[in-house]
Amino acid sequence: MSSFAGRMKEYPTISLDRFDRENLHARAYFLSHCHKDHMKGLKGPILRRKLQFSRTVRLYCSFVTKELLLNNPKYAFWEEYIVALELESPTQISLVDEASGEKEEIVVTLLPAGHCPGSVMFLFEGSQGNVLYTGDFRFAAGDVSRMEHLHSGSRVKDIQTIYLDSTFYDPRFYQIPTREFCLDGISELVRNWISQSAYHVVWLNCKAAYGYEYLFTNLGEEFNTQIHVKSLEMFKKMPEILSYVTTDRRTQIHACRHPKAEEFFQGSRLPCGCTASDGTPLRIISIKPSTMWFGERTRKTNVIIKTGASSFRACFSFHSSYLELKDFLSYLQPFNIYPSVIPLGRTLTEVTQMLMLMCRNQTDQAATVYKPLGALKRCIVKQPTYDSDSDEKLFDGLDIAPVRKKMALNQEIKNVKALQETAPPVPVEESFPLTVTDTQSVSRNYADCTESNDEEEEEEEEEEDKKLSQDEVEMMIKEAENIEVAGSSNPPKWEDFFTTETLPDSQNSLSSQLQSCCSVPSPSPSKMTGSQTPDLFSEEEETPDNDENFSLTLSASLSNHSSQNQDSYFPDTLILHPGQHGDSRINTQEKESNEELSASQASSDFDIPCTPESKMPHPDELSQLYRKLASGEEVVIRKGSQGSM
DNA sequence: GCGATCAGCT
DNA sequence: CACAGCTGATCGC
Repeated sequence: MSSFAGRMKEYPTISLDRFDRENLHARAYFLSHCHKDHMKGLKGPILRRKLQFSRTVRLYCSFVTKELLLNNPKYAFWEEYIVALELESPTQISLVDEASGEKEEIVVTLLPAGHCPGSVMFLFEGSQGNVLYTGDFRFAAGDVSRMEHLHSGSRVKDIQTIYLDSTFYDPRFYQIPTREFCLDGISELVRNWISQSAYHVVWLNCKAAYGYEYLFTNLGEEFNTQIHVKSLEMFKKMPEILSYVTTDRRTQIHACRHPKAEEFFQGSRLPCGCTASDGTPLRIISIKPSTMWFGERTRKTNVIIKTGASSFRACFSFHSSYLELKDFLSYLQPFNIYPSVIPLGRTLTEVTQMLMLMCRNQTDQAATVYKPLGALKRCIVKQPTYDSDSDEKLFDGLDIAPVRKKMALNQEIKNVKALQETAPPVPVEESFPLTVTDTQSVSRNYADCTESNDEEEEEEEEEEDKKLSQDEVEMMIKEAENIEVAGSSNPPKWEDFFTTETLPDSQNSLSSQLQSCCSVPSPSPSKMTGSQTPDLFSEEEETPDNDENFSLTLSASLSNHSSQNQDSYFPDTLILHPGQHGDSRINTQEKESNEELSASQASSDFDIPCTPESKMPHPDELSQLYRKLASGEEVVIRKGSQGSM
């Protein structure tokens, strides 16, 4: 969940994804996507009244976000104040102070973020430099290199600061299987179930949030059917989604919801109550999309996990993995990175420290790595980039300083490491007191802001950061080592985590052809299988290395409590084999490659446009890049595809 | 009665 | 497997 407080240090007169408290005074608003945790205050009466008296304040978002927002009556009053912007179309906006008439010009460009329908990043270009606010996003490795508006000619634009969706910026979330790969696993499971009879139905146990439409459209396309959902209203102007969803319950794939859906399912009922017309009981499996990650050292192999006799979890992520974020950041090399999310179990300090490694002047900092500890501490205090006067309260109750400002902490950790841990790690609270006493000027500018609340929150956060114990610092060191290990030897690759399956049929050759032309973005999720194919399915209790055979024997012993589950719907001998549906996949691929994609781009936002002069980085190049970044070397980019240091 | 916040649940 | 949001209890205005 985003804890971004709404304003960016560089352009403090605009607010993004937060609409309460000090954001009430913004000259312009931006909404990256239509998820509630990015809409706080958006229906507040104070803001509503302000709009009625304003002639210039507007809310900027994508067309799809506008449509989804206005579909909810609680936000309908925004209609006359929303300005929908085309994707990838730089737009100049005048930021006017209505009291003084003072004006600032800024150029904003919306970039598709791949998080949910309508989701965008905002690229701001103005007097304070280029700033990228990512909102929530999922980019695959290499996607960033195909974003035309992050380039100027053949060079990467100079990005001052990135406000980053850091949901999975943690080595625990090292890898998450690609969208296409997860979709393949889900398709496989669905196919094997619904092909058994017309009474075999699938319930996609999706949460009440936008973002699963990608799953619906792809399954709808693949099985030439529609997915049952509660309402079509919000998609009424989005034909490419609308054509794959229905309110007609007579379909084999459901994504309907009900407060007691889980109970219903245990009683062999769908959330919508649908039954077969002839009275034959439906045979239901549930598939719950969940984020599964593959840690650096954990060897997992499956994107489908069986959690009960007829229950499955399927890998599905709206956010970039650690590795994908590193790819993104190492390509753009901003000077500053602010995390907008602190992963569960992490502290701000930890995340900040890890993000430091990805900042552009990391190489300059590396020069002092081997200085003695004492001298280093003085360096910290005199960090030229540490500007305590300019601190702002960018996050709820958090004093988020620029990542660059805290690089010295990283130096200390490296230093400790260099001393081979003979000296005890420097306690963080000594070298970096995360005090907030000089950071409240912004809040105090506004009467609406409740200072007491702020201080309470800040104290809590301060307390949290002070809890960073010696043990935790050591843990951070180990993680820093992990990063360097990954760079100095061979970084783990996708294939390392998954079994390579050699298939006898034509599927393999098609796959390798698809992979060989991966420098061109696929018009829609490509159906890559074959040599990259891992086990798509597993039972929860499987042994880690139980991946030698794609066949699956499902034991009835897994049956649990429910009456439905006592009757295991998967026979023991059911074989799930990717080769059995090769033909249908080939057809799908051919059909998709011939389709125009402009329509689907409008609301799916999962297609990254092609930049003619860029190409997808080769894994070897990435590997080299990571190695250099980790060792603090200057990164020289080949063929002018990236800006200079 | 409304909104904010939190625990609990998925 | 940890995202996003609902429900219900509680509190304050």
